[in-house]
Amino acid sequence: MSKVDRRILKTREAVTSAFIELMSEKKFEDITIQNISDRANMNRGTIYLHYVDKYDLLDKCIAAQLEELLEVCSASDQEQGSIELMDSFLPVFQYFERNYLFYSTMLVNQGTSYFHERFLHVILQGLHEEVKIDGAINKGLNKDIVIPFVGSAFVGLVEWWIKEGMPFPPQLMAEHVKILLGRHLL
Amino acid sequence: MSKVDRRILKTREAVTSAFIELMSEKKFEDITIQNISDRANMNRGTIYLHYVDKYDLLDKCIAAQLEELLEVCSASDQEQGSIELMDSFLPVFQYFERNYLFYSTMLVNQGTSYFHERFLHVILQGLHEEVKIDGAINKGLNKDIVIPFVGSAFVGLVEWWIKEGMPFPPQLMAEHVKILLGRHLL
DNA sequence: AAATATAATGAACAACTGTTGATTAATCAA
DNA sequence: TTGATTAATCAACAGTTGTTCATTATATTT
Repeated sequence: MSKVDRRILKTREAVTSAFIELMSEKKFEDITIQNISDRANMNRGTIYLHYVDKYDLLDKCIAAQLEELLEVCSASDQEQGSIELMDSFLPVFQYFERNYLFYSTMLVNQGTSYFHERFLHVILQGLHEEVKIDGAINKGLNKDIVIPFVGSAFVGLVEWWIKEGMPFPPQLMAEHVKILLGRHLL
Repeated sequence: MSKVDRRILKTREAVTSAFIELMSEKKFEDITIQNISDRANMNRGTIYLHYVDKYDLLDKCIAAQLEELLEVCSASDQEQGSIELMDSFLPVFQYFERNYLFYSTMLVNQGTSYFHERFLHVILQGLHEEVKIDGAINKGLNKDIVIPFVGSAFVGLVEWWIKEGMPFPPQLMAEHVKILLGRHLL
């Protein structure tokens, strides 16, 4: 695990912040690599040294931000001795509320699909340990079918909430999710 | 409501079939308008007379196909005197099974997001009449929160099913959806 | 069948893309 | 501090994009 060259960090920082700036000024489809390199004061070709294209840049921006979410979750897991899944939703909604500016600007047009894929993947992994088929609720059902159903529900609700401008407070959202998801777990 | 010029229909037919052909041969991101116009034997500029760009073309292809789904649903609704929502899922899965080739080729990369948005919109509209708050199940819950939760669950499950190559028969899928959705309706 | 309307063509345009190879400059390790 | 490493720059490239305008071809209407 060797140290990363400072120039690389500096370049990526400049690119992403220039990109996020531009995202708040115009539509994603209208942003060009040219624009970004101009704003970041660097050669256009340099961006291609780090990102395949602007879609890759968008994807990596969202992925990097979502890693923060994972840290938030694992931190709140450690606080409570045993993992109480149903109570861990409030921190998630609070996290998105704190980072509203970022996600609301990134979740437009193409942005949605990259967020969706990344976020859903994280949720589906977590659900594999939570969905029980031998319990009373899901007896006779196929776990492979229940998981994408439940996972998509949660991810879709969060997407809706962000896109609508967070019309309800995190507490209310968390309470609803606790009830709605509770109908499929245990 | 005047008749549509035959040239328009001919052009759109040629463009979309050339596009669908190319989609089965290479990745969406590698397909150019040039490619499509070459394959369709027409001037490149002609395509821009009908579509904004290749994303718009992809979107319109999926939207046109999804209209067929709506016809299928409304047809099965008319058969049964009263609309029995819970039994109308089988035709949906059967429809996607019939059109597997189309959807599996279109639901790659960018395709997912256009399918997702269109399909979700249709489902959400339908759910407004089905989700009851005054019933026993959802008492005290907010309808605006329940609907995107339930709708995303269904859409996400269908997406998963198509992308995984339809690993289960429509019957099994419909039965599961009947149970899983039933936990939130009535 | 002729007149009218309009869709498709072809050519040209500036701008952006993604890639290359040679050069310069910054960073790291000894 | 020096030398080796490697990131960033610069210029050039062919190819694509989206747009335009005059021209040609094809439908529709009367």
